[in-house]
Amino acid sequence: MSSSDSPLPKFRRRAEARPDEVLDAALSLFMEQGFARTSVEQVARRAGISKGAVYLYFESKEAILVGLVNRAIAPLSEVLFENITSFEGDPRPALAQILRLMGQVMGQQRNRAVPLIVLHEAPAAPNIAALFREAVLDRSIPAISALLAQGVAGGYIRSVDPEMTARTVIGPILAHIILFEIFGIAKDDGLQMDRLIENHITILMAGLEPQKEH
Amino acid sequence: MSSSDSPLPKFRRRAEARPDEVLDAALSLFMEQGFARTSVEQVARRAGISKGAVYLYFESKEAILVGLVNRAIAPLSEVLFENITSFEGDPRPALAQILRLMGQVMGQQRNRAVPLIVLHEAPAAPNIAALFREAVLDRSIPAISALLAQGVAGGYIRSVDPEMTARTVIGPILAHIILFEIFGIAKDDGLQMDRLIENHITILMAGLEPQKEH
DNA sequence: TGCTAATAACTGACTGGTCAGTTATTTATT
DNA sequence: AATAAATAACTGACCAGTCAGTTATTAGCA
Repeated sequence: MSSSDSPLPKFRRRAEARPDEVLDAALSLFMEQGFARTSVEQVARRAGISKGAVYLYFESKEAILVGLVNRAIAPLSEVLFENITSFEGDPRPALAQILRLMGQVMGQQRNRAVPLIVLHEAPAAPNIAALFREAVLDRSIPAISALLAQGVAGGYIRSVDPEMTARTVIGPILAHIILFEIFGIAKDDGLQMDRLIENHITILMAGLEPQKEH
Repeated sequence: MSSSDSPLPKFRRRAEARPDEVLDAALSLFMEQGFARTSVEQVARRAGISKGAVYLYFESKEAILVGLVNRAIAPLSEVLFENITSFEGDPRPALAQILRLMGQVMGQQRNRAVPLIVLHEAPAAPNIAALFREAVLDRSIPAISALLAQGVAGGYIRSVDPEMTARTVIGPILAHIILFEIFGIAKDDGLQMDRLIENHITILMAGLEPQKEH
């Protein structure tokens, strides 16, 4: 370890990349150990700075988590939800498309990480839970409910309860991820998200088939 | 506050009910604040004893949680699972029955409490997660899969993937509870477990209908 | 081009508080 | 008196957040 010829600058002035570097370090540590068991000191070390510097960019430890949630939510543009709510016609192809998209997105571990951390931290940090709920759940679930309600009204699908059916649509994905990530079920076989999605779509399409007139 | 004439004995010797009293106190506190945010001192106070006394009955704080899980699991006798795996015929009525039973059980807040605490504590305490997985998940989910596989083999239901379909069967219940308990969705309307279960059964029964020969 | 403020980036020791688990002591029971 | 049960004070470790001081970088000036 020669210390004399270190070519790396000790500081990097105008470090606008720092907050993102802190978030990267925090995400990897939170994924490994969870939020509560990770200290700010650890985050700082992994980001290559001191603990004090973290507090130059984030007000508190919780603010780091808020930053992570916001960064993860950003790409989920309004476009997706807006398009769904204005949909007309048989909702089943749209549902299948949404499910395949969800499968693709949640098939990536990095996309599962933040929701899982939020899930764990929600009871201890209600404002984090509220943030996630308002930004993700309160937009996506009503959109699916509306899509289903429109399908029922138009007679395209069986006369189901739209709100509860939204749970039947998304529930299996949530369950699959939790069983895999939290309880380690089928860890050897991998997540097999595609296998789940296609099977689920098969059952759902048939289950929503409009009833014969009796 | 006269302290001289207290007729209550300060100690209650030979308290064989103590472990259960500690578990009761711990459960109510864990439900209110979560495991991590509850101190052993608080558990002791609510149980009406001192902190030191808790350690006469439980080796560690985690041992209290293990005790809670075991106490919650005990009533889930083998009978349920054994009966399912040996079932022959159309699995759909059996599935509906299982779902209605799950709905009844998980409709009670006290039955949701321990699983939710485990869900929250699983990442920090892998042995708790493993205990719950082995005692509950590894017995119930394969039982449902076997029931479905038997139904497929006998031509009673559509030719689905039994393991993945098990997620479609139980996923919505899990999702509903999590959305309600952790993210507080539909808190005003109550849990409405029956409404979910009946709607889910409708879709599931139709979705598993055997395909027409083509 | 050098030299000298000025300032932005950063450090690490420190504080105050919490809490799991231990132990010396006290109290009740037989 | 002997013993079991329970207490309360204590220990050691951890950690979020603070702050006085240090170092790198830039700007102004000669």
